[in-house]
Amino acid sequence: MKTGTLDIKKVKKVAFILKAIGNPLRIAIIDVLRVNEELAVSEISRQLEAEQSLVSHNLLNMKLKGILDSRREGKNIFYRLKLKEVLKVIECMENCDMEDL
Amino acid sequence: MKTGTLDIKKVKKVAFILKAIGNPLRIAIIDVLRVNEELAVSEISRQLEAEQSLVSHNLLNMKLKGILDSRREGKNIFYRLKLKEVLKVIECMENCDMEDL
DNA sequence: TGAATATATAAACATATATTCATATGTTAC
DNA sequence: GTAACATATGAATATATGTTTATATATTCA
Repeated sequence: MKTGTLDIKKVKKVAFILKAIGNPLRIAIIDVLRVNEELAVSEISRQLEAEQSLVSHNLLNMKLKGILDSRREGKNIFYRLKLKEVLKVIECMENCDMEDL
Repeated sequence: MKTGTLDIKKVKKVAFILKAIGNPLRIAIIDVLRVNEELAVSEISRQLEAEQSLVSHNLLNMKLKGILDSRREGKNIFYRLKLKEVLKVIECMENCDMEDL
């Protein structure tokens, strides 16, 4: 594959990130971390009413990709947004009118 | 699943669109359509050095989702960006420093 | 009509992703 | 030490996605 104005590395990087956050639960996680700065897994799980394990999988997934960061404090592990740009991305998309499929 | 500040519909919509464009070839397609306004399938295929069929699949995919639009002119079918917001999304992501995986 | 061109479609396949469940690990308090 | 809690991990599974190949459809032009 060739590319146009963006070089191939940038194309891949952009695709990588968008794919990484392109999932309802992960968008919701990012959204609660927009408001709360830092949250424990159990707290995210509780707020989103999603299984602990599922939340954990997705948190680790995004951490691995550099989107989130975490630190332990006692029994809890607190996650926070690392790649703040994803907030802008979500804001960009919030108000566009799509024919709902 | 519950959600935070965004309602569940918006969360799903945002995820839907980001997932839809989160692929290197599709980012590259959007990128050439940023510069060219309107392009035939064969021209996109040629510029990106990607198989006609693969390009066609991805164009139709994005058209179905409301991201692109197309019109026929003789033997050619010209595609164009419909959901311009995706350009902003890509721009948002262009310059963030990710630890490359 | 038939040849040439452009695009779409469908089948087949490999690979990736989302989700659940059960279990392991790490931490605190007793 | 053990109990209780928080989180991670791994297996298993269903489903979705990306890609190729071959073929069908539409259009133009001779």
